[in-house]
Amino acid sequence: MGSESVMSDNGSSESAGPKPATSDHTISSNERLNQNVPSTPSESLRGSPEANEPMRHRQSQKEEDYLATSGELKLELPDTLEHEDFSKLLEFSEKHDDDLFTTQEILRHAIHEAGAEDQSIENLSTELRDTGLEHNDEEKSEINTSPKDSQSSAQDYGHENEKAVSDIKKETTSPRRTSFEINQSESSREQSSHTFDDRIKGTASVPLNSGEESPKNEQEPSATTILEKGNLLQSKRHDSLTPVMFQQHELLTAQADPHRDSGNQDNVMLSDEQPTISAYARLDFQSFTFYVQTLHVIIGRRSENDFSHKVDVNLGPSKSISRRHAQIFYNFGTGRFEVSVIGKNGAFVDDIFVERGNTVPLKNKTKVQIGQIPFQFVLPEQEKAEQIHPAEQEKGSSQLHKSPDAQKSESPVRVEPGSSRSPETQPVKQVLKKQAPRKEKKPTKVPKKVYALEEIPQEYRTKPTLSYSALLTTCIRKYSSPKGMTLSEIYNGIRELFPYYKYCPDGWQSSVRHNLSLNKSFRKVSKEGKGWLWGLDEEYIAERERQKKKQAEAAAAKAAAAQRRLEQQQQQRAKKGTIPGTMSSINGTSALPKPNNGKPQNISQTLAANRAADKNSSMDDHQRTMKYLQEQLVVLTRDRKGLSKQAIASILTQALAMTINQVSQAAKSKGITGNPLTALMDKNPQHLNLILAAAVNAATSKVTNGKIKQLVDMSQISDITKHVKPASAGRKTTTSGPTYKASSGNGSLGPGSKGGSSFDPTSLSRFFQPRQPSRVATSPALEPAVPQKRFLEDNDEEEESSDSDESSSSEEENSDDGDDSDDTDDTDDTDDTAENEDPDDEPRDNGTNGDDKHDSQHRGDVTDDNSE
DNA sequence: TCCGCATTAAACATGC
DNA sequence: GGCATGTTTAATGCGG
Repeated sequence: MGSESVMSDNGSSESAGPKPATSDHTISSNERLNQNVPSTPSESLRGSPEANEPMRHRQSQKEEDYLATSGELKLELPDTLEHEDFSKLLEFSEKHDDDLFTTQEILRHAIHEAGAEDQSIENLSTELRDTGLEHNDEEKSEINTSPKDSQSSAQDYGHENEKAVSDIKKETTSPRRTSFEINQSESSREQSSHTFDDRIKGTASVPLNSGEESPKNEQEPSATTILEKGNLLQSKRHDSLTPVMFQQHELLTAQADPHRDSGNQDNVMLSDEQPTISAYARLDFQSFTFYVQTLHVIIGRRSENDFSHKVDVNLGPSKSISRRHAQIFYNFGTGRFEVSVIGKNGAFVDDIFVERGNTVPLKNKTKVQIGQIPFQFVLPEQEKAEQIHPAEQEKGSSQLHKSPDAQKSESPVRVEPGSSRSPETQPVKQVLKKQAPRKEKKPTKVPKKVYALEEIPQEYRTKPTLSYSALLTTCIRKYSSPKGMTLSEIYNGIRELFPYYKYCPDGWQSSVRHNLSLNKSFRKVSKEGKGWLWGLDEEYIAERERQKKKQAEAAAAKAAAAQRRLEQQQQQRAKKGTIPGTMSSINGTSALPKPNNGKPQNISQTLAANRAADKNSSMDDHQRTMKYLQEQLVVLTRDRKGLSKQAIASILTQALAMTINQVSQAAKSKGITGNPLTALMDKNPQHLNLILAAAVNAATSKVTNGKIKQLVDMSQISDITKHVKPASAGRKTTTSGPTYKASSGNGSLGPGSKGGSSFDPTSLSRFFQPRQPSRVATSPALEPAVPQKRFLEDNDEEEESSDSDESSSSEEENSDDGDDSDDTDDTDDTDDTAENEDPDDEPRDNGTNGDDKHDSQHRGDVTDDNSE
């Protein structure tokens, strides 16, 4: 049966529309509902193999409801029914109801139903024969009987109406008698097929089971019959209920034709391109093939737009065919497929007429003719073994064997190729047991599901801006035990931290491995199995951090020197009122490492210094922002609702990652570079708080599997956010205490707008002006100077871009901070350390977790510095 | 333009 | 043999 993955991954499966596929694992009943493949006898008995079609679905639902309410069918089937379960089911059936699946029961019920129906029809038609409304009345009568759709007749005989059943038994102890009576009652009715009339006489005494050992009759229907049927089918091709859809060569286009697709709701479409077809048997018609994918198939007539009854195989509108003319079903008692003739005109089985009400076994290649339409019942394994019709094998049977997936199907159709065992005498469960070893033999990996864009939550559609090393560092910091993490654990950790990787195509794992191997930040801790347990090389990271710190310090010093120089220049300008450039070239050289001739150098140096200063301040911003986020998170999650430390840690981490991702992406989508988080925090901390809160709730819902949807009461955000001032409040922004009211007016994110579990990232855009300098907050030491410099020296695109790099590093720090929040005690600690961000403070270790990106960034700084 | 880094992909080896 | 894991190499793009 097709798993979700298979169905979506397999292009051919998708293109072929609703049809069964196979995989190595069972699927839920819901999935099966959509995939047409019977997994259980009862389910198979329930209806036809169609799926993904509203009507069929409704019908199935109706049947399920009926079965559920009937109280008789008490088999509680698991969602996935393994072979053992199947066997148990059979045992159950045999044990408690010996006759549950006997031919006679089915037959009696069918006859009873058909008899009642026809009786009703007869009565009505007798009354209205002259009015010409017989057809309509028939429809009415069928509509009336539709609640007890005959398609579920196999279950129906277990229906609560036992009295009716016993009555049936009394009345139909002899099928022939019943049949006879019915025929008698109908004898007055006009027979639409004289051919049948003729043959009835000659075959009335034929033993019902004579066909069981009858020689195969390869007689083909007459050319005229074929032609007629072909024309019929052809003419009905675009009708809603024609069997033409089973033509394999048309299957590829079937789905592309909505009209046709919707019209063939009772038919299964299968194609040559389809890798596997799960079916119990096949009905080879002249111009199409029907795959018997359920254990009960209704064959009959259905006129256009007549949806009043269900027909699995529609034989066209010919009145010589009853609406439910025959049913093919698997008889668990005899262990074979049988055909029960319900239609008043009977049918030919291997050229022997079978009266209505009779049931005959179906062997491989048993020929059946209903009305003018012949078909052949084909058991795939038989066909395969006998190698009689290679063409047919190619068409159908081979498909049943050629894919390894097919071997894993729960369908009992697949028998070892070449098996001499006759399915007619082979219990289904034996068949099932037989295929079990194959399943173990060739387990195929289910390819990863490829998600459509719309399947991916909005927030997980974009790749995190973190580098792989940052990703790995974060992941390992968060999830690793002292022993380290296995590769798969790292994969899972990354997926957990950044759900983008749940949805994106594979390939990133290779990069992860590459990073683990190449990046010295990671080391093998210990060996486990065939792989290693990976951990962080904290020494290396710390060393790198120290270097970065040094570089940052050096850059800051340079920036400070440059700033001093600038100030001096300005002072001198102010004093002397002379041309700045001239004076600077003369006087402003003290702070320059390489005093040189001229203004260009000065400007260049100033730029470099500014960059360095900006970097420094940017790092400071990141720390500040992260600190603020930490604080907010701690406050927001004060009420932990009984969640474990671990859960809270997970929530905090995820919420942090979500927030960073969302804000970054929102800014990115608007073409904003720089550090949007800091900008948002400085500009509108209330909004940031709301984003955080929403993220916390989303993460909570995710971590708790929906048990707790809201950890944070969005309506209380204003109160909560008052507890923690933005780290920037004392520095630059003049925000006087974030309140919800303030934020609600600013953004689309309101407490009620998104239910606290999601938010609209686009609402963030208003906080980011395109190309707006992102350094809203700068290092206090440089605070008065840097912005001035920026404006003085025009907009430096390089600065912008370098800042955008910083945003990624900030996210890493973010994640690391989130990691800190792993331990709630730590989070409390962060409360203590949240305040007073001294701009001159060196970056904390925990805020400067090393990664290559940092390296590169700082390396860039170094090169800048060196270039000076 | 060059260089270095990050990313990605591929080939290959190894072990389960 | 299939698969996961790990290593190595190369190509490519980007930013400094």
